[in-house]
Amino acid sequence: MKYSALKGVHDIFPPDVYLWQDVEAAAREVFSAYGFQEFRAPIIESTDVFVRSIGETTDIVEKEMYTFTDRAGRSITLRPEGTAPVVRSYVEHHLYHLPAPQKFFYVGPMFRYERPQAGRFRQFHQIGAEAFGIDEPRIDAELLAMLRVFFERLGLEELNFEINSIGCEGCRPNFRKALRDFFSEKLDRFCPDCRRRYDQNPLRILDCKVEACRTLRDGAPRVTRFLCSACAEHFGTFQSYLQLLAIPFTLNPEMVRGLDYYTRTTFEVTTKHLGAQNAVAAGGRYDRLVEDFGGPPTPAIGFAMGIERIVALLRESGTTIIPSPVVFIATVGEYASKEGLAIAVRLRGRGIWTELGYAGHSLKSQLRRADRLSARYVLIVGEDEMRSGKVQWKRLADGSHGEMPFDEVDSFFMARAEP
RNA sequence: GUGGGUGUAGCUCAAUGGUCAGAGCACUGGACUGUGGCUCCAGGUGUUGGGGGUUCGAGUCCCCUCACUCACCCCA
Repeated sequence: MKYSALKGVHDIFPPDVYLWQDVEAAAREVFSAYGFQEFRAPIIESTDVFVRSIGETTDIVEKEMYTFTDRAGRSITLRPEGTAPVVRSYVEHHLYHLPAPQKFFYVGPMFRYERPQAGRFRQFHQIGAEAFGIDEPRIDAELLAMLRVFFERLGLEELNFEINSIGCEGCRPNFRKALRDFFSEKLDRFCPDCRRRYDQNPLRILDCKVEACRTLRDGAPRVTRFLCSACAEHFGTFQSYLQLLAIPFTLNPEMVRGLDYYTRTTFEVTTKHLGAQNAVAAGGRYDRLVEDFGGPPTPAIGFAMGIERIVALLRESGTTIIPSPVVFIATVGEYASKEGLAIAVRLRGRGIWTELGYAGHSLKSQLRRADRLSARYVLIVGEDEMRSGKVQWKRLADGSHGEMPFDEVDSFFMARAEP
């Protein structure tokens, strides 16, 4: 084979593509009801947009970005995530002048140069949502409510909502210091990665999956105890809203996000059904980011979902979506097959999905194909019908059948196009 | 970047180092001259991922390589 898709990227075609469409349609429906409007940002940005927001020492920036130099010598990066471009655009177009809150959602591909595995690809697709201008924790709860409705609409169950607060610029240094103090004396027993994390970002040690590190961090300080009073109150109110809305959640004080711009509320939607990559959606507050991009102080919160992972869950739950034609026209003889083509083009012009049998194949094989396609009706146009001026129709589900004059075909199916 | 697993027909998979590499699904035709699903019969398709080696003989054993895949790492 001469050509194949690049490592970590995938072609998407039926029947999977129908699951994709369903996921995207569910997001548009549900998010619209919550007042989120679609936002289409470019797929390429200045490399700086990502380096400064995601964080210079994060894995994404250090070793996962698709970065290249364009013909004018600029450093360009294919977006590895969706929030930074939206924030860049929000600031660039002064959208903060519009009445708050501004709520946006986006759908599209992201790119990270990683070793592919289950649920992890080099080109993957996210649906994200961002809400600007609201500090109140009510919006945090609304986002989770929206996520819950979205997953219900798709029929997905057994999802866990995990929440945490990682505090603000004010209270996080205290926590970081407390962590270092706690880990310092037994640092040599941690894995090499954790020893590196100790210097760079000790919060990440909490997220290590190595068993030894898990036990070593028993009794480690909890971030929630180091929140300043404002952050603590914010987090408490957030939880009370979740209770009010009857959204079940679990507190996960060890949940640490991989992007540096997060503040206060963070959350993840996880599943047990996806192997190692168990997060289907994740997000949090980034109250400083708009300012970092040169805008006015603007609190904000958002999340992103992985479409591939959601589709994988749908597939695993046995969900299949296979659309089928309304009409299948089987013809016998050359004269009739021309008439069949004319009827098909007319019905299609009215928006009715119509398939044609292969001219020259036996009637039996044409009907068999109609059955395989799960066509709702078959029209039979043969030499007898051409003589009598009437076509036969048959409904495959129950075998009922009849005949009608040629000129009644359109109205017959217009009346029956909906299931 | 590091480890493990797997590569055989369009798809899912068989084949102790030994004849011409086989099944099921799918596709077409027929049994049933123009009426689907069920059943039966018939029809053809392979650089066994690629390259090298061992052997009288390799899909099978060894080496290299490529691809896919799972996990670590990281994350959606």
